Amino acid sequence: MIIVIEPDSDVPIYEQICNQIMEGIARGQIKPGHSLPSVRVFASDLGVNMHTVNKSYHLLEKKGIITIVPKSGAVISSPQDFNESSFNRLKDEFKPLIAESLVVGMTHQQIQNLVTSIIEDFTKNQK
Amino acid sequence: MIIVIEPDSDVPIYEQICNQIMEGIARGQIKPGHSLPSVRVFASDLGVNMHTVNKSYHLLEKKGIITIVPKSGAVISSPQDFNESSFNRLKDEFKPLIAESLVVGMTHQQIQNLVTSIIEDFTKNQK
DNA sequence: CATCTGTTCTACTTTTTCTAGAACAGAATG
DNA sequence: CATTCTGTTCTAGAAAAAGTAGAACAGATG
Repeated sequence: MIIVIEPDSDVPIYEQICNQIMEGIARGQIKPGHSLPSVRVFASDLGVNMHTVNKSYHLLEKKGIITIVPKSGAVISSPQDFNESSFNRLKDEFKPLIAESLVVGMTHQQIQNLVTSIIEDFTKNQK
Repeated sequence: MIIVIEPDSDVPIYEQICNQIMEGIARGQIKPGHSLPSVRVFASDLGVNMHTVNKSYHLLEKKGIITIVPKSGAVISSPQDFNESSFNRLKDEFKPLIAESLVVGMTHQQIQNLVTSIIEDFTKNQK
């Protein structure tokens, strides 16, 4: 899995790392049970600070996506069969995006098509 | 239309304003052609600084949602029949959210249902 | 035992966010 | 035409967030 950091992005580095790891899992490039690199090794690979990677890992843990074993490492969790708090958080994050889509003139169908195309992009070539 | 600012939110105030205006348009509470309050009046109503509201308005303008007439005011634009740059920006913003949804264990269908429920919430009671 | 791990701590820089006040010039209004 | 309102621009500062840096600790691992 290739992770690319854009230092000049308006998206914070720790979020970029978090997003790209989630994308890697969604694409099947990383699977539940697999371990993530240590914060030191990963930070060195990406050319960022250890604490920045650490922040990404804890964000992923908060989202319920990885489990951090203290003094050991980070492991990809199995998909939860519906965690309600995750669902509510996601709903709140989808809301402004969907409002913007509607306001910009997209129809319900066009939004659904966009969502489908993104999902299909993630799930094709599933490893 | 009622706008509520949560000062302790992790969402910046200028984004909260922007989001809630978009939601108001999506719900039909504000319509294309209508004017937004002046930055001074709005800021005073919300208890925030004029420059913060100004930043929200310029963000809305960048998104193509309002037109700012210099020295005059801000007017809700008509929905564009598909602005490609808006579409690409939205696609990039949907991506990490959908990745997270998949990783957390939602199915394609469940994601579509979530999107539909949000859209229906916006479009019901359309004024 | 030596190494690697996440954790915690302090410390500092940079950027972003938010507020504040002043001044300007065009638009709108009576 | 004069007053008021408008967004714009400028400087300025405070507060928070983001990122880097280095050190030290203790459990896990080999």
